[in-house]
Amino acid sequence: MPNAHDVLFRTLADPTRRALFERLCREGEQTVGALTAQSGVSQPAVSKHLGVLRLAGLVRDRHEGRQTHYSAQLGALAPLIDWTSQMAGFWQSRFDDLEDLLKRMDQ
Amino acid sequence: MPNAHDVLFRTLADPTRRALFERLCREGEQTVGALTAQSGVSQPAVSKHLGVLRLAGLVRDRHEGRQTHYSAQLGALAPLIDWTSQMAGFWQSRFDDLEDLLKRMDQ
DNA sequence: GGGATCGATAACCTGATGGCTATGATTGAC
DNA sequence: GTCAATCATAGCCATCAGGTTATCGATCCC
Repeated sequence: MPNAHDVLFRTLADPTRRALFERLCREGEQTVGALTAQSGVSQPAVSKHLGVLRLAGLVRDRHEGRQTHYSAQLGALAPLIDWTSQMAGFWQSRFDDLEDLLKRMDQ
Repeated sequence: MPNAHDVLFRTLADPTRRALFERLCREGEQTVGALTAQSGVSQPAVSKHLGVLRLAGLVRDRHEGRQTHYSAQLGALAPLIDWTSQMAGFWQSRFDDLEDLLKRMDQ
């Protein structure tokens, strides 16, 4: 059972897919057609990528007639930010431990 | 030509590999043997993962006799942090644009 | 209704990747 | 020198992921 970090990292690991997400972040809501036009891959490929992004919670879709509009859900990046600061935190606390050790050695 | 973001995301996308990195962040420098013991995969698999992490700049290796000690290089996470805040920035500026628009409509 | 457009799904193919076992290269112990 | 230990590399295999074309469902236009 993959956790939230797994899903996020794996989803963002593909360049094409990440480019789609970046574009939605930069330019806001876009239709599948608009996204396809600039993606360099076929429309079904884009649809599949958007599906993966949606499952990861990174985008929302909104249906309007024949068109589907996708938009980025920035909040979904939270676990990624958490993970990063957690890693930094571990690092820091190990550094603190070292500092403590050195202090005690100093006495 | 994959950029820094590509390499980082793809490297951290694999759960086994990310677990190795997390462990090095938490517990500091470790030998390949120690890492293998807790990884659930074979020693060659661990070595391969460590090689990938090293190519991504996420770990350093230090040779000491027969043993190889690996340690996390937290600085390598910088592009990931940059990317995340860039996405947040795009989001924010689009929000600002919207605010501007609403303000101008208000006049 | 009939045809065109838009997007999702199906079916398939291929390359990349992560795992394994086997072995090689170095170093340490005796 | 010999054997054991540690890690890296080689070679192989199975799975998966991303791409394609073909097609379907739904909507719009006439």
